[in-house]
Amino acid sequence: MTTAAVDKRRVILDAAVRVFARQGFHTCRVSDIADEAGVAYGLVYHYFSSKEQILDTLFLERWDVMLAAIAEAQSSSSEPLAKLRAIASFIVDSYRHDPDLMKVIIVEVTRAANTFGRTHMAKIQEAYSGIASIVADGQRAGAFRAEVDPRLAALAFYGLIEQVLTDWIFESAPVGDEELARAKESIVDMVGTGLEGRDRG
Amino acid sequence: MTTAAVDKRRVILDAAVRVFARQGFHTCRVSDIADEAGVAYGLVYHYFSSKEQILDTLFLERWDVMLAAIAEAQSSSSEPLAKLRAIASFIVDSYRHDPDLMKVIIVEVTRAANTFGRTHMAKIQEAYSGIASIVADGQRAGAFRAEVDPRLAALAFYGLIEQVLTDWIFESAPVGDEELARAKESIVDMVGTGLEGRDRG
Amino acid sequence: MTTAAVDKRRVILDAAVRVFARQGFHTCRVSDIADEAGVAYGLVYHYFSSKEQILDTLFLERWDVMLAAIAEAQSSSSEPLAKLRAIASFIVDSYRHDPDLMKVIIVEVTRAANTFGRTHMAKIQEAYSGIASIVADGQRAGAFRAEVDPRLAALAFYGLIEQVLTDWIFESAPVGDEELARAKESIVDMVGTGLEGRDRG
Amino acid sequence: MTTAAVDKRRVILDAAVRVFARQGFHTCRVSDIADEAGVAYGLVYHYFSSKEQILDTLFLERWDVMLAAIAEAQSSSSEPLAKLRAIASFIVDSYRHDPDLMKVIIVEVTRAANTFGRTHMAKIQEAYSGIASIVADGQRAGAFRAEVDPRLAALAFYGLIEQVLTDWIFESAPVGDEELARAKESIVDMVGTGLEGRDRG
DNA sequence: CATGAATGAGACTTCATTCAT
DNA sequence: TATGAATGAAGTCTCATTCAT
Repeated sequence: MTTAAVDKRRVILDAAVRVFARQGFHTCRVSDIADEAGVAYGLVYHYFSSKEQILDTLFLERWDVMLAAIAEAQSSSSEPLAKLRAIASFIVDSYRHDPDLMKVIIVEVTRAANTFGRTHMAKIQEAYSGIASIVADGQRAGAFRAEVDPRLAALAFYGLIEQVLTDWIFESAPVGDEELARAKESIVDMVGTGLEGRDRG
Repeated sequence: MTTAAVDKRRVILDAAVRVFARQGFHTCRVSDIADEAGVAYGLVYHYFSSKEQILDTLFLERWDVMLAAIAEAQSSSSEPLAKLRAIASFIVDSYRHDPDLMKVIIVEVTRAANTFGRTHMAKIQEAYSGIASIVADGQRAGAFRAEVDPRLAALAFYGLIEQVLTDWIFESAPVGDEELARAKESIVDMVGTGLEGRDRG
Repeated sequence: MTTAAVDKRRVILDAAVRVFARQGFHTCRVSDIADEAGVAYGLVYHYFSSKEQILDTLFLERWDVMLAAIAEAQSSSSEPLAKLRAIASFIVDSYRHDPDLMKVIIVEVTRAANTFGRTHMAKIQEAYSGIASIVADGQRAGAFRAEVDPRLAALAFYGLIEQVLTDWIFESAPVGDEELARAKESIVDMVGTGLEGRDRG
Repeated sequence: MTTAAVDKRRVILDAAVRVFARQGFHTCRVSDIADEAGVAYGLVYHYFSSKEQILDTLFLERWDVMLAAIAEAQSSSSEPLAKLRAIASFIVDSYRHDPDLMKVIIVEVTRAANTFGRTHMAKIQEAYSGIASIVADGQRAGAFRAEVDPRLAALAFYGLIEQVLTDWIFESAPVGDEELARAKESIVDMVGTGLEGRDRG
C-alpha cells in the first residue's frame, strides 16, 4: 500500500524541498508545491495537515539522521578531533547530496529561530549537547584545552559549519570532491587549532 | 522639523523593533506596529513605503555602525587578535544595549538569507570582507597561521558570534557585565587558539 | 441480500443520526458519518448519492410513520381531543424512543425551513392538513369551537409540541415515564382548554 | 463619523438581512453580502469579525427590542391576556415591518437551535421566562387556570406564533392590515380559550 | 461490496496599501 | 501631519464526490 509504483507522499515531500529552496517557505504557496509535484491541490492536505507540517516532516526526517550521526561519532573510539571531523564530514556530505534540503533546513528551520526553530528548539539543542559532550570527553582525555566551555565550543563548531554552508548556498558552492574534502579539513583545522594555533601565555 | 516634539518616524521605528522581535516580521501586521507606536496605521505609510522598508531601515541604520566599527578596528594599530576582540566586543555590546534590535537583525535579516538577506547580501558580505582583511593582515604580520583561508576564518569568527547571540536570544542571556566580558574573551580565545591550541605536526 | 450479516446501509443511517444530532448536518463531514459507522467513506456513496440524501432518507422514513399515525388517529372512532392526544402521544413516544432522530428531524428538516424544509414542504404540510382535518371534524361534531381556524389550530398544536421537544432537546428532557405522561396531558390540556379555559363573553 | 452620509456598517447589515433571507446563512457567501451591499469584500471584515458575527448582531439588535416589548407588557397594568395580545401584536408587527429580518431570526437563530440558537440560548430563554412570568401573574390574579405550567404555556404561546410566522414565510403571508389583525386575535384566542374552550370535568 | 487515494472548486479570512478627509 | 475607512488580491484549508483497485 505504501510501496505503490509512486509514493505520492514522497513525491510531495521532494517537491516541497525544491519549492521551499527556490521560493522560501513564507513566500511559496501550497499550490506551488502541488504543481511542482504534479498532483492536485487537495492531495497535499490528504497527506499533511498544513504547509507547516510539511516543513516539520522534512526537518525531522533529516535531523534524526543527523543526531544519529552525532551519536555515532560520540560513541566511536576515534580521537576527539576525529569525532568532530566525522560530524563535519557528515554535514558537508549531506549538503553535497541534497543542497536544496540542507538549504531549507538551515534557512527555514535552524536559523529561523523565531518561527520553526522555536518549535524544534529541543531537537536542535540535542545536536549541540551531543557535540558539547564530545568536547567535554576530549577535555577529560587531555586532547582539548580545559579552559574552553564545551557548550561554547559546540556553538562555535556548529555555527562555523552552518555559516560556511550558508555561504555556499548563497554565493557559490565548491563543486569538486577534492574541494569539499579541503573544506572539511579547513573547518576542523580552524576549530582545532584556531588562528594563532598555540597556547597563549 | 525634527524638534523635541517627538519624532514620530523614530517612534514607529522603535515600535517596529519591539514588534518584530516579539512576533517576527512575517507574522506581524503593519497595524501591530502602529498600535505599538500609538499612531494610526496610515501614518506608517507616511514615513515608510512598506513594511519591508521599515526592516530595511532598521537593518541599515545598525549595520552601517557595525561596518564602521569593523573599519575602525581594521585601521587601528592594535594587534590582529585585539582587532577581532574589538569587533566581538562591539557586537556583544550592541546586543547588551538593544537585544531586541539585534534579535531582529540576526533573525530577520542576517540569517534569513532567503528573503532580506538576499537584498542586503552585499552589505553583509562587506562585513565578512572587513574581517577577512584583518585576518589576512594578521597572517602577513605573522600573528596568524598562514594556512587558514581568511574568508573561512571570517565566516568562522562571525558565525561563532552570531551563534552565541542566537543562543542568548532563545535560551538565556548572560546578565552581568562580568559575565559578558567573559563571554567576549571566550569567543576570542576560541577563534584565536582553538580547541587543541597548538600547531599540529 | 439483507441477511443478518448486518445491513451496512442501516449501520450508516444509524451512524448518521448520531453524527447529525451531535454536530449538525452542515457542520459534519461525510467522513464523520463513515467513521461513526466504522466503514470507509467511499461506501457511503455506494448506498447514498449524497450527504443530503442521507438526511432525506432519515426524514422520510420517520415522517411516513408519523403521517400514518396521524391518519390512524384521524380514522379512529375516538373523541376529537383523544385523536389529538394520540398524535401528541405518538410524537412524544418517538422522542422517547430515539431522541437523536427526533432532534435531527426537527432541527435539520422541520425547522430548517430554508434548506431541507423547502424540499420536504409538501410532506410536512400533509401532517398539518391531517391535524387540521381532525380539528374540522371535531368542529362539525360540536366538540371544538367553530370560530377557530382549523389550520391555525393545527399549526398551534404541532408548533406547541415541537417547541416543547426543542426545549427538551436543548435544556433537559423529562426522564421518567410518568413525567412524560404528564407532559403529554399538559400539551393536550393546553390545546384543548387554553389558559382561561372558558367561553368568553 | 458614524453619522456620515451613508453608514456602511448599516448598509452591510441590511444587505446581510436580504441575503440571509434569500439564500440562507450557510448557503450564502460573504462576497454575496458585499455584492448586495455594493462594497468591497474586505469592508465586511472591517466592521465584522466573521459572517457569524453579522448574524449575531442582527439577532441581538432585534431580540433586545423584543425583550423590551415583553418587559413592557409584563409591567403594564393590562389584563393578563391583553399582555399576551400585546406581545403577539409586537411580533406580528415586526414581521409586517421587516419580513426578511424576522425570517432570518426565526430560521437561522431561534429555530436553528443547534448552531446559533446554542449561542443565544440564554437570550432566547429570557423571552420564554418573561412570557412565563406573565402567565404566572395571570394565574395568581385568577385570570388563568392554575393547573397549567407557566413555562409550558410560554412555550405554547411562543411556539404557536413562530409556527404561524414560519407558515407565512414559506407559504403565503396575509397582506392586509385587517387580515393581520384577525391573525393576532386568532392566536390570542387559541392560547386563551383553546379548542374546546371550557373547563373539563 | 469495500477502500481510500485523488480531485478541485470554492469558502473564509487576512492584510498591505491607498486615499479622501 | 494624521486618521482609519475602503479596497481587493491572495492565501490557506475544507470537503463532497469520483474512481481505480
